[in-house]
Amino acid sequence: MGRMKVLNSPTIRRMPCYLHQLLRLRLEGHSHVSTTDLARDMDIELIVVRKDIALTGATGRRRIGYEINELIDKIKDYLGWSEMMSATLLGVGSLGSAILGYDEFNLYGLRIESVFDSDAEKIGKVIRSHEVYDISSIKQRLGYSPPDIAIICVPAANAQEVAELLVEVGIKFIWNFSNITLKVPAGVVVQREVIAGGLAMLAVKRKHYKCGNFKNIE
Amino acid sequence: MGRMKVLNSPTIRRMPCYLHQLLRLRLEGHSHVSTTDLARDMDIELIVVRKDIALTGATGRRRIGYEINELIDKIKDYLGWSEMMSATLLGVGSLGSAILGYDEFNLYGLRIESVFDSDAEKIGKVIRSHEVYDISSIKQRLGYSPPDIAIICVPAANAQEVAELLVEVGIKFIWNFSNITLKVPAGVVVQREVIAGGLAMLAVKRKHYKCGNFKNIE
DNA sequence: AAAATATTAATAAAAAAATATCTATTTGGG
DNA sequence: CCCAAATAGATATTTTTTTATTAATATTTT
Repeated sequence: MGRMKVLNSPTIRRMPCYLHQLLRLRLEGHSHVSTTDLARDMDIELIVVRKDIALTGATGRRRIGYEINELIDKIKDYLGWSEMMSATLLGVGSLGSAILGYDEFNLYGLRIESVFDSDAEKIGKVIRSHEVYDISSIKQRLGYSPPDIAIICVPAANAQEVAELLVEVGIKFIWNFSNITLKVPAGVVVQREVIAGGLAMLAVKRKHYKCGNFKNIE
Repeated sequence: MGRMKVLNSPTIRRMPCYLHQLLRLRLEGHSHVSTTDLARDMDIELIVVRKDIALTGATGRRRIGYEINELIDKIKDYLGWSEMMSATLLGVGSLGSAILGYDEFNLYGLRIESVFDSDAEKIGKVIRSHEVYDISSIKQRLGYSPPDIAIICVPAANAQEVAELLVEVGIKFIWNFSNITLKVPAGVVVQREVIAGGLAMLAVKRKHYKCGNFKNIE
């Protein structure tokens, strides 16, 4: 058995894709799915799918595949999405409100419970059924029992000060969409989302394509 | 010399971060930077920074570091961002308009030249200084000379049909923000952006944190 | 001018992830 | 009931990515 492997980044990042596909299959009335089908439908190598699913601890039946409901539960367990995570959102610009409007987060165990901004134009308004609070009231509003995670969607120029407020409030997990490296004390975990990363991948693939080097594409 | 390593995904995804930091340093008036400083400021392991930068072909001076301008150019070359990429955006919902409003893409060599949607409410309107065209006019508008890449921000239910339109128009590179696996012919490259992937990472780290297993966090 | 130091750069090792191979077993069809 | 096909599951190999070590060298300090 050996030491169980627990944190495999590429696998973890693929998990939401499996989850999404499984939810869709369930909605379509399927009860079971084989890794063969998943691999084909999702355009992921069969062996990768097998390995990923094995990590969740789900067991399948030969010639039948995996029970979709069980697999969904196993993946959610693996990701820690079985129980709800509470969240606060900082900054309701265009990206912030896009995230606020992303219904699927509910399926992923994320519940955005409060929304803050510093723009007087926005404070007090209701955006996507969330009242926007003044960022300066954050300590008073969240200090007594901070949410599980915070989502930073403020402009780069304000992100560090917002992060410091969050630390003061007692938040330990920050999902950072701003384009800077946040300085936080030890014990606070920041997950930085670099949207441009995907563009970089696409651009490099395109560059190689243009150079006639197909070998390394995809 | 051996075969030059060309496509290293994690490195490519880190490149925009370096670029961002370098642009900031330049704006602050710096002319040189050492990997030591970059590593500290960006919270990336020193050796990772060194390896990444070595891949771009930039050369630095001992005790001085790298010339920022040269390093920026080298990174842009490496990513194929030296010359502009033209793009079309499909779907101006909240995510689509967030992307449309993301000024920094200009720095990354991306120019969104046209915007399409199928919602009659949006067609003809001007969103972030882009007129929204009817998706059904895409072939007529782009067919004669398709842009370099397409950015799909339509709901999952419409993503596949939009992708098929894009293929017809002759687009070869698709940046897919919809949450499904697109089926495209060989020769068309799809880069799928899974926003929930970052949430998955954060959730898993949190799960381990709660279990007192700090070893695998960051 | 010599010594100390910060830094690049090259090489080597380890760890992580992807890929390949093989085996065993269940199921459906004959 | 037996056979063949499909597929889970285990093991092994290769590739990729990260981390460590060492050497060289330009700059600063003494």
